[in-house]
Amino acid sequence: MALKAVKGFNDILPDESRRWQYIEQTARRVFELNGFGEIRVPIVEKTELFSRSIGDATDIVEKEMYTFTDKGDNSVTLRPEGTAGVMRSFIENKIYALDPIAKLYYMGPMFRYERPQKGRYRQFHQIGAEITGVNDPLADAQLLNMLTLFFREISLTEPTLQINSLGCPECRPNYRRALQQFLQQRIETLCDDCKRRFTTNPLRTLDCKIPGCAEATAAAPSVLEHLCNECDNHFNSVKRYLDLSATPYSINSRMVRGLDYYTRTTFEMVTGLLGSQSAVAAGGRYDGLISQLGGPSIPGIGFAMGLERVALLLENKDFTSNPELFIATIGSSERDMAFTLMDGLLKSGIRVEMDCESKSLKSQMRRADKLKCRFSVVIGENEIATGKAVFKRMEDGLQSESALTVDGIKLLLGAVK
RNA sequence: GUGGCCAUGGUGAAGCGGUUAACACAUACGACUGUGACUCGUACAUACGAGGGUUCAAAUCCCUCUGGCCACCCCA
Repeated sequence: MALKAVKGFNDILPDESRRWQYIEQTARRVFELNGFGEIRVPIVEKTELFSRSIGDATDIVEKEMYTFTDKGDNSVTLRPEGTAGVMRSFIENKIYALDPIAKLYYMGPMFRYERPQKGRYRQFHQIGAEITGVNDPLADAQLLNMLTLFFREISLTEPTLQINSLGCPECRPNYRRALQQFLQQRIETLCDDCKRRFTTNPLRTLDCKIPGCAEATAAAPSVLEHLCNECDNHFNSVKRYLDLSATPYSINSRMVRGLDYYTRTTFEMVTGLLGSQSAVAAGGRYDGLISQLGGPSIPGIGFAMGLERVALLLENKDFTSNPELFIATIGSSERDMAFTLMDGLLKSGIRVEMDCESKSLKSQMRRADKLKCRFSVVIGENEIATGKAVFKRMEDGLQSESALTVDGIKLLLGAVK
């Protein structure tokens, strides 16, 4: 039996790949416009980096990482997300020494051992961006504007922005306590998972989809009412900046995060078009992360988006491009001429195809049609003798004569456009 | 990790115990001698996800495995 790819690991074939390139190119353009520079970090990191940043008790670290011991007896892990590695590099290369304000973006594969589903694979790809060194809510708003601009630039209106604030280490415990008090009275109506979450991570009960839990937590206190003054001001400023730039958003006070490092502003770009994979991009502030990883006390904020999910939203868009000219030949000596001509045209940036196998004229024309070439030309004895040929516009059969030279053909292709 | 549905050629699929495994599209070549698209002809699964079993006989029934999709979970 023929070998197959590993479950959850996919091949990206040329048609799909064009879609990806479009997304990547647009991201690069929009991010560079906003002053971000690309950082390329390794795919493998020490396991400890992820357990320290993402959080020991999170699902990602507990059961989804591709962790193994290398031949030097080190525990290493295929990165399950991008921020940790970028921040490790930020600290290790002392990027902050030059300027604590760094604007970095990255793109590449991530790995999580999950049950594959549409829009969710074991090797998946993220494009992310981070801003370090700015506490001010202006940074939050700038990042959100950039994300919004990106989706506008790829002509998608579907994912919409939701924002929330999770508070800081000062005020979050208060909220946690208040929420637990609230849940205490209805703990019996909660599902088993939520009973467990009650102690481990009470905030998670808020987005449980079991009807009983949704009902029980419907009147739960909101994080936003428990923010300390600083966090409250911060969140209000973020909203004000978003209003100033007319960036559309809605507030979702029940939005929670799966990674432990988030503080204050959190956000998601959500869509209803991908079933249960509703988050297309997500992120937030992580003011404690850099120091937690042994770096200086520098704040940060960032997001990551799922390339597969964005690509899914772009599925009906066509990214194919067609050759300008197909050169068909009659005899073998004519192929020399055709080959030289093709070479010359390619060197001037014109997309040309010719037949490689000396097939019948009919097959060659069929191929020209199949490849959706804009023009075709037949080179035979007569053409060689006169140095001219008839070019046929495939769409309507219109014929025009031109010299069989690179310049002549360029002129023709330009003129008939 | 849990549950449900599914698995026939390049693609969409019919077949539900004995068939040359239908049909359509796609593909290749030709009819049309130096011109595609339309039309017509010919070719194209020893093969029904893999491995076992039941049977005189299996793509069709049973078991196991693998993969896909959907929901949960989790998350981008």
